[in-house]
Amino acid sequence: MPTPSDSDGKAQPLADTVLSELVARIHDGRLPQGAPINEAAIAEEFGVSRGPVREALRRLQGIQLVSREPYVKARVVTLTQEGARELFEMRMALEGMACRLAAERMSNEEIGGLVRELEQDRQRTLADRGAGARSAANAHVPKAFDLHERIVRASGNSRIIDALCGDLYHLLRMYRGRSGAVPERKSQAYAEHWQLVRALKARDGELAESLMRSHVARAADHLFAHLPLISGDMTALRGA
Amino acid sequence: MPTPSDSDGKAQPLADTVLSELVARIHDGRLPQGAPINEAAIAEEFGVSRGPVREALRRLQGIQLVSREPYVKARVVTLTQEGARELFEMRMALEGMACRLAAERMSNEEIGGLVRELEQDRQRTLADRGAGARSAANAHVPKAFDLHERIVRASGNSRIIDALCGDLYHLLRMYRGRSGAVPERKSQAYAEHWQLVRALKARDGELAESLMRSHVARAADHLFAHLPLISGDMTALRGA
DNA sequence: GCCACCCAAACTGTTGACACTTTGAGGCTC
DNA sequence: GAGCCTCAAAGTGTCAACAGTTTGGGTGGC
Repeated sequence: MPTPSDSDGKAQPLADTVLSELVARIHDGRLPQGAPINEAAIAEEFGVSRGPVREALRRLQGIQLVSREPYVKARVVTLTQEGARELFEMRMALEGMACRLAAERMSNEEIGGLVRELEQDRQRTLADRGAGARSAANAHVPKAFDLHERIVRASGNSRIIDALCGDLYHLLRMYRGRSGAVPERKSQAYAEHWQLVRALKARDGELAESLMRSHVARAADHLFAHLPLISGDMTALRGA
Repeated sequence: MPTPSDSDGKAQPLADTVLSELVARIHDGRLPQGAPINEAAIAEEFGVSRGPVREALRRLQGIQLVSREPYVKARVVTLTQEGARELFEMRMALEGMACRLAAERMSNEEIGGLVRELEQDRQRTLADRGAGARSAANAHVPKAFDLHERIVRASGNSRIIDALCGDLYHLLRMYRGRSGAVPERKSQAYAEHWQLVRALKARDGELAESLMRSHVARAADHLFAHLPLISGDMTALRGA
Protein backbone atom coordinates (compact mmCIF):
# COMPACT_ATOMS: atom_id res chain seq x y z
CA MET A 1 0.00 0.00 0.00
CA PRO A 2 2.07 2.86 -1.27
CA THR A 3 -0.36 5.67 -0.58
CA PRO A 4 -2.81 4.56 2.08
CA SER A 5 -5.98 6.46 2.72
CA ASP A 6 -5.73 8.06 6.10
CA SER A 7 -8.63 8.23 8.53
CA ASP A 8 -9.56 11.38 6.61
CA GLY A 9 -9.84 9.37 3.43
CA LYS A 10 -7.09 11.44 1.82
CA ALA A 11 -4.07 9.81 0.25
CA GLN A 12 -0.86 10.83 1.98
CA PRO A 13 2.72 9.60 2.07
CA LEU A 14 3.47 6.76 4.45
CA ALA A 15 6.03 8.88 6.25
CA ASP A 16 3.24 11.24 7.36
CA THR A 17 1.21 8.36 8.76
CA VAL A 18 4.20 6.99 10.63
CA LEU A 19 5.03 10.45 11.91
CA SER A 20 1.63 11.16 13.40
CA GLU A 21 1.46 7.74 15.00
CA LEU A 22 4.89 8.17 16.58
CA VAL A 23 3.93 11.63 17.83
CA ALA A 24 0.77 10.15 19.35
CA ARG A 25 2.79 7.43 21.07
CA ILE A 26 5.20 9.93 22.50
CA HIS A 27 2.35 12.11 23.75
CA ASP A 28 0.51 9.36 25.55
CA GLY A 29 3.64 7.75 26.91
CA ARG A 30 3.65 4.50 24.95
CA LEU A 31 7.06 5.71 23.85
CA PRO A 32 8.41 6.98 27.17
CA GLN A 33 11.11 9.62 27.36
CA GLY A 34 14.59 8.30 26.73
CA ALA A 35 13.26 5.19 24.99
CA PRO A 36 15.43 3.97 22.13
CA ILE A 37 13.78 3.75 18.71
CA ASN A 38 14.71 0.94 16.36
CA GLU A 39 14.08 1.81 12.71
CA ALA A 40 13.68 -1.77 11.59
CA ALA A 41 11.34 -2.69 14.45
CA ILE A 42 9.07 0.29 13.81
CA ALA A 43 9.09 -0.45 10.08
CA GLU A 44 8.06 -4.05 10.60
CA GLU A 45 5.35 -3.11 13.07
CA PHE A 46 3.83 -0.62 10.62
CA GLY A 47 4.26 -2.98 7.71
CA VAL A 48 6.35 -0.50 5.75
CA SER A 49 9.98 -0.35 4.78
CA ARG A 50 12.63 1.61 6.63
CA GLY A 51 12.53 4.54 4.23
CA PRO A 52 9.34 6.20 5.50
CA VAL A 53 10.37 5.45 9.07
CA ARG A 54 13.67 7.20 8.54
CA GLU A 55 11.90 10.24 7.17
CA ALA A 56 9.50 10.33 10.08
CA LEU A 57 12.39 10.08 12.53
CA ARG A 58 14.25 12.84 10.75
CA ARG A 59 11.24 15.08 11.14
CA LEU A 60 10.80 14.13 14.77
CA GLN A 61 14.39 15.16 15.23
CA GLY A 62 13.60 18.42 13.48
CA ILE A 63 10.88 19.25 15.98
CA GLN A 64 13.16 18.11 18.80
CA LEU A 65 11.03 15.24 20.00
CA VAL A 66 13.82 12.72 19.43
CA SER A 67 17.57 13.14 19.60
CA ARG A 68 19.95 11.41 17.29
CA GLU A 69 23.59 11.20 16.29
CA PRO A 70 25.14 9.33 13.36
CA TYR A 71 25.17 5.54 13.62
CA VAL A 72 23.57 5.61 17.06
CA LYS A 73 19.95 4.66 17.48
CA ALA A 74 17.47 7.48 17.95
CA ARG A 75 16.01 8.16 21.38
CA VAL A 76 12.91 9.93 22.57
CA VAL A 77 14.06 13.19 24.07
CA THR A 78 14.55 13.18 27.84
CA LEU A 79 12.63 15.78 29.78
CA THR A 80 14.69 17.64 32.34
CA GLN A 81 14.07 20.55 34.65
CA GLU A 82 16.63 22.47 32.61
CA GLY A 83 14.73 21.70 29.43
CA ALA A 84 11.47 22.84 30.97
CA ARG A 85 13.02 26.12 32.04
CA GLU A 86 14.31 26.73 28.52
CA LEU A 87 10.97 25.82 27.02
CA PHE A 88 9.07 28.28 29.16
CA GLU A 89 11.60 31.05 28.63
CA MET A 90 11.12 30.61 24.91
CA ARG A 91 7.36 30.61 25.30
CA MET A 92 7.54 33.83 27.30
CA ALA A 93 9.50 35.48 24.53
CA LEU A 94 7.38 34.19 21.66
CA GLU A 95 3.90 34.23 23.15
CA GLY A 96 4.60 37.63 24.64
CA MET A 97 5.49 39.01 21.23
CA ALA A 98 2.56 37.22 19.61
CA CYS A 99 0.23 38.80 22.14
CA ARG A 100 1.65 42.25 21.52
CA LEU A 101 1.22 41.85 17.78
CA ALA A 102 -2.31 40.53 18.23
CA ALA A 103 -3.24 43.57 20.30
CA GLU A 104 -2.06 45.79 17.49
CA ARG A 105 -3.50 43.85 14.60
CA MET A 106 -6.71 42.04 15.53
CA SER A 107 -9.91 43.50 14.16
CA ASN A 108 -12.64 44.54 16.55
CA GLU A 109 -14.75 41.68 15.24
CA GLU A 110 -12.03 39.15 16.03
CA ILE A 111 -11.64 40.45 19.55
CA GLY A 112 -15.40 40.38 20.01
CA GLY A 113 -15.52 36.79 18.89
CA LEU A 114 -12.72 35.92 21.27
CA VAL A 115 -14.57 37.46 24.21
CA ARG A 116 -17.70 35.55 23.32
CA GLU A 117 -15.94 32.21 23.01
CA LEU A 118 -14.02 32.77 26.22
CA GLU A 119 -17.29 33.33 28.06
CA GLN A 120 -18.92 30.30 26.42
CA ASP A 121 -15.98 28.16 27.39
CA ARG A 122 -16.30 29.40 30.96
CA GLN A 123 -19.98 28.47 31.09
CA ARG A 124 -19.30 25.06 29.62
CA THR A 125 -16.52 24.37 32.10
CA LEU A 126 -18.73 25.32 35.04
CA ALA A 127 -21.56 23.19 33.72
CA ASP A 128 -19.30 20.21 33.22
CA ARG A 129 -17.88 20.54 36.67
CA GLY A 130 -21.36 20.61 38.14
CA ALA A 131 -22.85 17.87 36.00
CA GLY A 132 -19.90 15.61 35.53
CA ALA A 133 -19.51 13.99 32.13
CA ARG A 134 -23.28 13.74 31.73
CA SER A 135 -23.75 16.39 29.08
CA ALA A 136 -20.72 15.31 27.10
CA ALA A 137 -22.92 14.34 24.17
CA ASN A 138 -25.35 17.23 23.73
CA ALA A 139 -22.94 20.01 24.59
CA HIS A 140 -21.28 20.46 21.22
CA VAL A 141 -17.58 20.26 22.00
CA PRO A 142 -15.98 21.44 18.75
CA LYS A 143 -12.51 21.13 20.21
CA ALA A 144 -11.45 22.49 23.56
CA PHE A 145 -11.20 26.25 23.31
CA ASP A 146 -7.61 27.36 23.67
CA LEU A 147 -7.15 31.09 24.21
CA HIS A 148 -3.40 30.88 23.81
CA GLU A 149 -3.65 29.29 20.42
CA ARG A 150 -6.29 31.76 19.30
CA ILE A 151 -4.18 34.72 20.29
CA VAL A 152 -1.04 33.27 18.76
CA ARG A 153 -2.83 32.63 15.48
CA ALA A 154 -4.11 36.20 15.51
CA SER A 155 -0.56 37.56 15.69
CA GLY A 156 -0.25 37.59 11.93
CA ASN A 157 3.24 36.13 12.08
CA SER A 158 3.25 32.66 10.58
CA ARG A 159 6.80 32.00 11.70
CA ILE A 160 5.90 32.53 15.34
CA ILE A 161 2.66 30.60 14.87
CA ASP A 162 4.50 27.61 13.47
CA ALA A 163 7.05 27.64 16.25
CA LEU A 164 4.51 27.83 19.06
CA CYS A 165 1.82 25.55 17.60
CA GLY A 166 4.38 23.10 16.23
CA ASP A 167 7.59 22.19 18.00
CA LEU A 168 6.97 23.89 21.31
CA TYR A 169 3.42 22.66 21.56
CA HIS A 170 4.47 19.02 21.32
CA LEU A 171 7.08 19.39 24.04
CA LEU A 172 4.70 21.29 26.27
CA ARG A 173 2.23 18.44 25.97
CA MET A 174 4.92 16.01 27.05
CA TYR A 175 5.63 18.00 30.18
CA ARG A 176 1.94 18.53 30.90
CA GLY A 177 1.35 14.82 30.55
CA ARG A 178 3.92 14.15 33.26
CA SER A 179 2.41 16.52 35.76
CA GLY A 180 -1.37 16.56 35.61
CA ALA A 181 -4.22 18.95 35.12
CA VAL A 182 -4.79 20.78 38.36
CA PRO A 183 -8.30 22.24 38.70
CA GLU A 184 -7.56 25.19 40.98
CA ARG A 185 -4.97 26.46 38.52
CA LYS A 186 -7.64 26.55 35.86
CA SER A 187 -9.78 29.08 37.66
CA GLN A 188 -6.77 31.30 38.32
CA ALA A 189 -5.82 31.00 34.67
CA TYR A 190 -9.30 32.12 33.73
CA ALA A 191 -8.90 35.36 35.62
CA GLU A 192 -5.57 35.97 33.94
CA HIS A 193 -7.16 35.23 30.57
CA TRP A 194 -9.73 37.93 31.14
CA GLN A 195 -7.00 40.41 31.95
CA LEU A 196 -5.32 39.48 28.70
CA VAL A 197 -8.45 40.00 26.66
CA ARG A 198 -9.02 43.36 28.31
CA ALA A 199 -5.56 44.46 27.25
CA LEU A 200 -6.32 43.32 23.70
CA LYS A 201 -9.54 45.35 23.67
CA ALA A 202 -7.63 48.37 24.93
CA ARG A 203 -5.12 47.86 22.10
CA ASP A 204 -2.37 48.02 24.68
CA GLY A 205 0.37 45.88 23.14
CA GLU A 206 2.86 46.68 25.86
CA LEU A 207 0.47 45.58 28.60
CA ALA A 208 -0.73 42.57 26.67
CA GLU A 209 2.81 41.31 26.23
CA SER A 210 3.61 41.89 29.87
CA LEU A 211 0.48 40.07 31.02
CA MET A 212 1.12 37.13 28.74
CA ARG A 213 4.66 36.79 30.05
CA SER A 214 3.47 36.78 33.63
CA HIS A 215 0.77 34.31 32.74
CA VAL A 216 3.24 31.90 31.14
CA ALA A 217 5.67 32.37 34.01
CA ARG A 218 2.97 31.46 36.52
CA ALA A 219 2.06 28.39 34.48
CA ALA A 220 5.73 27.43 34.59
CA ASP A 221 5.91 27.87 38.36
CA HIS A 222 2.81 25.76 38.69
CA LEU A 223 4.20 23.03 36.48
CA PHE A 224 7.45 22.92 38.41
CA ALA A 225 5.60 22.68 41.68
CA HIS A 226 3.63 19.68 40.46
CA LEU A 227 6.32 18.02 38.39
CA PRO A 228 6.80 14.53 39.86
CA LEU A 229 10.55 14.96 40.23
CA ILE A 230 12.06 14.16 36.86
CA SER A 231 13.19 10.56 36.94
CA GLY A 232 16.87 11.42 37.20
CA ASP A 233 17.66 9.70 33.95
CA MET A 234 21.33 10.08 33.28
CA THR A 235 21.47 7.82 30.27
CA ALA A 236 21.96 10.87 28.09
CA LEU A 237 25.31 11.54 29.74
CA ARG A 238 28.27 9.59 28.54
CA GLY A 239 31.83 9.04 29.59
CA ALA A 240 33.32 9.32 33.06
CA MET B 1 32.26 6.24 -0.87
CA PRO B 2 29.81 5.59 1.90
CA THR B 3 31.42 7.71 4.59
CA PRO B 4 33.66 10.27 2.97
CA SER B 5 36.15 12.22 5.00
CA ASP B 6 35.03 15.80 5.12
CA SER B 7 37.39 18.74 4.84
CA ASP B 8 37.81 18.28 8.59
CA GLY B 9 39.06 14.74 8.03
CA LYS B 10 36.17 13.35 10.05
CA ALA B 11 33.90 10.66 8.68
CA GLN B 12 30.33 11.86 8.41
CA PRO B 13 27.15 10.69 6.66
CA LEU B 14 26.74 11.70 3.04
CA ALA B 15 23.51 13.50 3.87
CA ASP B 16 25.48 15.96 6.01
CA THR B 17 27.88 16.70 3.17
CA VAL B 18 25.03 17.23 0.74
CA LEU B 19 23.23 19.42 3.27
CA SER B 20 26.10 21.80 3.88
CA GLU B 21 26.82 22.10 0.17
CA LEU B 22 23.18 22.91 -0.56
CA VAL B 23 23.10 25.46 2.24
CA ALA B 24 26.23 27.05 0.81
CA ARG B 25 24.67 27.23 -2.63
CA ILE B 26 21.55 28.83 -1.29
CA HIS B 27 23.59 31.37 0.65
CA ASP B 28 25.73 32.48 -2.25
CA GLY B 29 22.88 32.46 -4.72
CA ARG B 30 23.90 29.54 -6.93
CA LEU B 31 20.51 28.19 -5.93
CA PRO B 32 18.41 31.35 -6.26
CA GLN B 33 15.18 31.80 -4.35
CA GLY B 34 12.25 29.97 -5.86
CA ALA B 35 14.49 27.64 -7.84
CA PRO B 36 13.14 24.09 -8.18
CA ILE B 37 15.31 21.30 -6.80
CA ASN B 38 15.45 17.98 -8.59
CA GLU B 39 16.42 15.11 -6.30
CA ALA B 40 17.81 12.95 -9.07
CA ALA B 41 19.82 15.77 -10.63
CA ILE B 42 21.40 16.73 -7.31
CA ALA B 43 22.12 13.09 -6.56
CA GLU B 44 23.87 12.53 -9.87
CA GLU B 45 25.87 15.73 -9.54
CA PHE B 46 27.13 14.72 -6.11
CA GLY B 47 27.72 11.16 -7.20
CA VAL B 48 25.45 9.75 -4.51
CA SER B 49 22.07 8.08 -4.58
CA ARG B 50 18.80 9.84 -3.92
CA GLY B 51 18.59 8.68 -0.31
CA PRO B 52 21.06 11.13 1.21
CA VAL B 53 19.71 13.89 -1.02
CA ARG B 54 16.21 13.25 0.27
CA GLU B 55 17.43 13.46 3.84
CA ALA B 56 19.26 16.70 3.17
CA LEU B 57 16.15 18.17 1.55
CA ARG B 58 14.01 17.08 4.46
CA ARG B 59 16.32 18.91 6.81
CA LEU B 60 16.38 21.98 4.62
CA GLN B 61 12.62 21.91 4.82
CA GLY B 62 12.92 21.62 8.58
CA ILE B 63 14.96 24.82 8.80
CA GLN B 64 12.58 26.45 6.33
CA LEU B 65 15.10 27.05 3.58
CA VAL B 66 13.09 25.02 1.08
CA SER B 67 9.36 24.45 0.79
CA ARG B 68 7.86 21.20 -0.26
CA GLU B 69 4.58 19.36 -0.65
CA PRO B 70 3.99 15.71 -1.51
CA TYR B 71 4.79 14.67 -5.08
CA VAL B 72 5.75 18.20 -6.05
CA LYS B 73 9.38 19.11 -6.53
CA ALA B 74 11.02 21.05 -3.73
CA ARG B 75 11.72 24.73 -4.18
CA VAL B 76 14.12 27.12 -2.54
CA VAL B 77 12.03 29.34 -0.34
CA THR B 78 10.98 32.67 -1.85
CA LEU B 79 11.94 35.77 0.08
CA THR B 80 9.14 38.26 0.48
CA GLN B 81 8.73 41.50 2.33
CA GLU B 82 6.13 39.74 4.47
CA GLY B 83 8.63 37.01 5.29
CA ALA B 84 11.28 39.53 6.23
CA ARG B 85 8.86 41.29 8.58
CA GLU B 86 8.04 38.01 10.29
CA LEU B 87 11.69 37.07 10.54
CA PHE B 88 12.62 40.32 12.25
CA GLU B 89 9.64 40.21 14.59
CA MET B 90 10.78 36.79 15.69
CA ARG B 91 14.33 38.00 16.12
CA MET B 92 13.12 40.90 18.24
CA ALA B 93 11.29 38.50 20.51
CA LEU B 94 14.06 35.93 20.77
CA GLU B 95 17.17 38.10 20.76
CA GLY B 96 15.49 40.47 23.18
CA MET B 97 14.83 37.64 25.60
CA ALA B 98 18.31 36.21 25.06
CA CYS B 99 19.80 39.59 25.86
CA ARG B 100 17.74 39.89 29.03
CA LEU B 101 18.82 36.45 30.17
CA ALA B 102 22.45 37.20 29.34
CA ALA B 103 22.32 40.34 31.45
CA GLU B 104 21.12 38.29 34.38
CA ARG B 105 23.42 35.30 33.94
CA MET B 106 26.76 36.28 32.43
CA SER B 107 29.71 36.26 34.78
CA ASN B 108 31.73 39.41 35.22
CA GLU B 109 34.61 37.69 33.45
CA GLU B 110 32.46 36.92 30.43
CA ILE B 111 31.26 40.49 30.19
CA GLY B 112 34.82 41.73 30.55
CA GLY B 113 35.92 39.49 27.71
CA LEU B 114 33.06 40.73 25.57
CA VAL B 115 34.05 44.36 26.13
CA ARG B 116 37.63 43.60 25.22
CA GLU B 117 36.73 41.77 22.02
CA LEU B 118 34.27 44.45 21.00
CA GLU B 119 37.00 47.06 21.32
CA GLN B 120 39.52 44.89 19.43
CA ASP B 121 37.03 44.37 16.67
CA ARG B 122 36.49 48.12 16.45
CA GLN B 123 40.23 48.73 16.14
CA ARG B 124 40.58 46.08 13.49
CA THR B 125 37.69 47.47 11.48
CA LEU B 126 39.14 50.97 11.56
CA ALA B 127 42.55 49.69 10.56
CA ASP B 128 41.11 47.69 7.69
CA ARG B 129 39.14 50.65 6.46
CA GLY B 130 42.25 52.79 6.48
CA ALA B 131 44.60 50.25 4.98
CA GLY B 132 42.29 48.43 2.63
CA ALA B 133 42.72 44.68 2.36
CA ARG B 134 46.47 45.01 2.80
CA SER B 135 46.74 43.54 6.27
CA ALA B 136 44.33 40.73 5.58
CA ALA B 137 47.11 38.19 6.09
CA ASN B 138 48.90 39.28 9.23
CA ALA B 139 45.84 40.53 11.10
CA HIS B 140 44.70 37.25 12.57
CA VAL B 141 41.03 37.07 11.60
CA PRO B 142 39.80 34.16 13.72
CA LYS B 143 36.29 34.61 12.41
CA ALA B 144 34.49 37.90 12.27
CA PHE B 145 33.47 38.90 15.76
CA ASP B 146 29.71 38.80 16.10
CA LEU B 147 28.33 40.47 19.19
CA HIS B 148 24.84 39.20 18.59
CA GLU B 149 25.97 35.61 18.49
CA ARG B 150 28.13 36.05 21.57
CA ILE B 151 25.25 37.50 23.57
CA VAL B 152 22.80 34.88 22.36
CA ARG B 153 25.17 32.09 23.30
CA ALA B 154 25.57 33.63 26.73
CA SER B 155 21.84 33.46 27.36
CA GLY B 156 22.12 29.96 28.79
CA ASN B 157 19.07 28.81 26.86
CA SER B 158 20.09 26.25 24.27
CA ARG B 159 16.64 26.23 22.69
CA ILE B 160 16.83 29.93 21.92
CA ILE B 161 20.46 29.58 20.85
CA ASP B 162 19.59 26.84 18.38
CA ALA B 163 16.70 28.80 16.93
CA LEU B 164 18.67 31.99 16.43
CA CYS B 165 21.99 30.51 15.34
CA GLY B 166 20.31 27.83 13.24
CA ASP B 167 17.16 28.37 11.23
CA LEU B 168 16.84 32.12 11.60
CA TYR B 169 20.50 32.76 10.93
CA HIS B 170 20.36 31.02 7.56
CA LEU B 171 17.36 33.02 6.45
CA LEU B 172 18.86 36.25 7.67
CA ARG B 173 21.93 35.56 5.58
CA MET B 174 19.74 35.09 2.54
CA TYR B 175 18.12 38.47 3.03
CA ARG B 176 21.42 40.14 3.80
CA GLY B 177 22.91 38.67 0.66
CA ARG B 178 20.16 40.32 -1.40
CA SER B 179 20.69 43.76 0.04
CA GLY B 180 24.34 44.48 0.70
CA ALA B 181 26.63 45.49 3.52
CA VAL B 182 26.26 49.22 4.00
CA PRO B 183 29.25 50.86 5.72
CA GLU B 184 27.50 53.77 7.40
CA ARG B 185 25.12 51.37 9.13
CA LYS B 186 28.08 49.61 10.66
CA SER B 187 29.26 52.62 12.58
CA GLN B 188 25.78 53.31 13.89
CA ALA B 189 25.49 49.66 14.89
CA TYR B 190 28.74 49.99 16.80
CA ALA B 191 27.30 52.74 18.96
CA GLU B 192 24.23 50.65 19.66
CA HIS B 193 26.43 47.69 20.52
CA TRP B 194 28.21 49.76 23.15
CA GLN B 195 24.88 50.70 24.69
CA LEU B 196 23.97 47.05 24.83
CA VAL B 197 27.19 46.08 26.55
CA ARG B 198 26.72 48.88 29.08
CA ALA B 199 23.30 47.50 29.95
CA LEU B 200 24.84 44.06 30.40
CA LYS B 201 27.48 45.46 32.76
CA ALA B 202 24.77 47.22 34.71
CA ARG B 203 22.89 43.90 34.95
CA ASP B 204 19.82 45.69 33.68
CA GLY B 205 17.91 42.92 31.90
CA GLU B 206 14.92 45.12 31.20
CA LEU B 207 17.03 47.76 29.52
CA ALA B 208 19.18 45.22 27.70
CA GLU B 209 16.12 43.59 26.18
CA SER B 210 14.66 46.92 25.17
CA LEU B 211 17.91 48.05 23.58
CA MET B 212 18.31 44.81 21.67
CA ARG B 213 14.80 45.08 20.31
CA SER B 214 15.38 48.61 19.11
CA HIS B 215 18.68 47.54 17.62
CA VAL B 216 17.10 44.70 15.68
CA ALA B 217 14.22 46.93 14.61
CA ARG B 218 16.63 49.49 13.25
CA ALA B 219 18.52 46.79 11.39
CA ALA B 220 15.20 45.72 9.88
CA ASP B 221 14.35 49.27 8.81
CA HIS B 222 17.75 49.53 7.25
CA LEU B 223 17.37 46.25 5.41
CA PHE B 224 13.96 47.22 4.06
CA ALA B 225 15.30 50.56 2.85
CA HIS B 226 18.06 48.85 0.90
CA LEU B 227 16.18 45.78 -0.23
CA PRO B 228 16.26 45.76 -4.04
CA LEU B 229 12.49 45.41 -4.40
CA ILE B 230 11.66 41.74 -4.03
CA SER B 231 11.23 40.28 -7.49
CA GLY B 232 7.44 40.03 -7.23
CA ASP B 233 7.47 36.30 -7.68
CA MET B 234 3.94 35.01 -7.53
CA THR B 235 4.74 31.41 -8.38
CA ALA B 236 3.90 30.47 -4.82
CA LEU B 237 0.28 31.46 -5.39
CA ARG B 238 -1.93 28.98 -7.12
CA GLY B 239 -5.43 28.85 -8.52
CA ALA B 240 -7.36 31.65 -10.19
C1' DG C 1 40.86 -10.97 39.51
C1' DC C 2 41.31 -7.02 36.23
C1' DC C 3 42.19 -4.95 31.90
C1' DA C 4 42.88 -4.70 26.95
C1' DC C 5 41.91 -6.68 22.64
C1' DC C 6 39.06 -9.02 19.26
C1' DC C 7 35.00 -10.32 17.08
C1' DA C 8 30.30 -11.19 15.84
C1' DA C 9 25.60 -9.50 16.24
C1' DA C 10 22.69 -5.48 15.74
C1' DC C 11 21.81 -1.45 13.69
C1' DT C 12 22.30 2.64 10.82
C1' DG C 13 23.75 4.59 6.19
C1' DT C 14 23.48 3.88 1.26
C1' DT C 15 22.09 2.06 -3.09
C1' DG C 16 19.48 0.93 -7.41
C1' DA C 17 15.09 -0.61 -9.00
C1' DC C 18 10.10 -0.35 -8.97
C1' DA C 19 5.31 1.96 -7.96
C1' DC C 20 2.56 5.85 -7.93
C1' DT C 21 1.45 10.83 -8.85
C1' DT C 22 1.81 15.05 -11.25
C1' DT C 23 2.21 17.73 -15.34
C1' DG C 24 2.01 19.40 -19.79
C1' DA C 25 1.76 18.48 -24.68
C1' DG C 26 -1.00 16.55 -28.30
C1' DG C 27 -5.26 15.26 -30.33
C1' DC C 28 -10.30 14.96 -30.32
C1' DT C 29 -14.94 16.98 -29.85
C1' DC C 30 -18.04 20.71 -30.13
C1' DG D 1 -10.78 28.09 -32.63
C1' DA D 2 -11.69 26.93 -27.59
C1' DG D 3 -12.13 23.53 -24.25
C1' DC D 4 -11.76 18.81 -22.53
C1' DC D 5 -9.71 14.21 -22.58
C1' DT D 6 -5.81 11.11 -23.06
C1' DC D 7 -1.42 9.72 -22.29
C1' DA D 8 3.51 9.62 -22.01
C1' DA D 9 7.45 11.85 -19.80
C1' DA D 10 9.33 13.60 -15.56
C1' DG D 11 9.73 13.27 -10.78
C1' DT D 12 8.63 11.83 -6.09
C1' DG D 13 7.45 7.88 -2.81
C1' DT D 14 8.67 3.20 -1.47
C1' DC D 15 11.07 -1.09 -1.17
C1' DA D 16 14.51 -4.79 -0.33
C1' DA D 17 19.33 -5.78 -0.35
C1' DC D 18 24.14 -4.40 0.59
C1' DA D 19 27.98 -1.78 3.01
C1' DG D 20 29.96 0.39 7.01
C1' DT D 21 29.82 1.51 12.06
C1' DT D 22 28.80 0.85 16.81
C1' DT D 23 28.35 -2.08 20.73
C1' DG D 24 28.53 -5.66 24.03
C1' DG D 25 30.34 -10.05 25.23
C1' DG D 26 34.02 -13.40 25.18
C1' DT D 27 38.88 -14.44 25.28
C1' DG D 28 43.65 -14.01 26.31
C1' DG D 29 47.38 -11.69 28.77
C1' DC D 30 49.16 -9.68 33.08
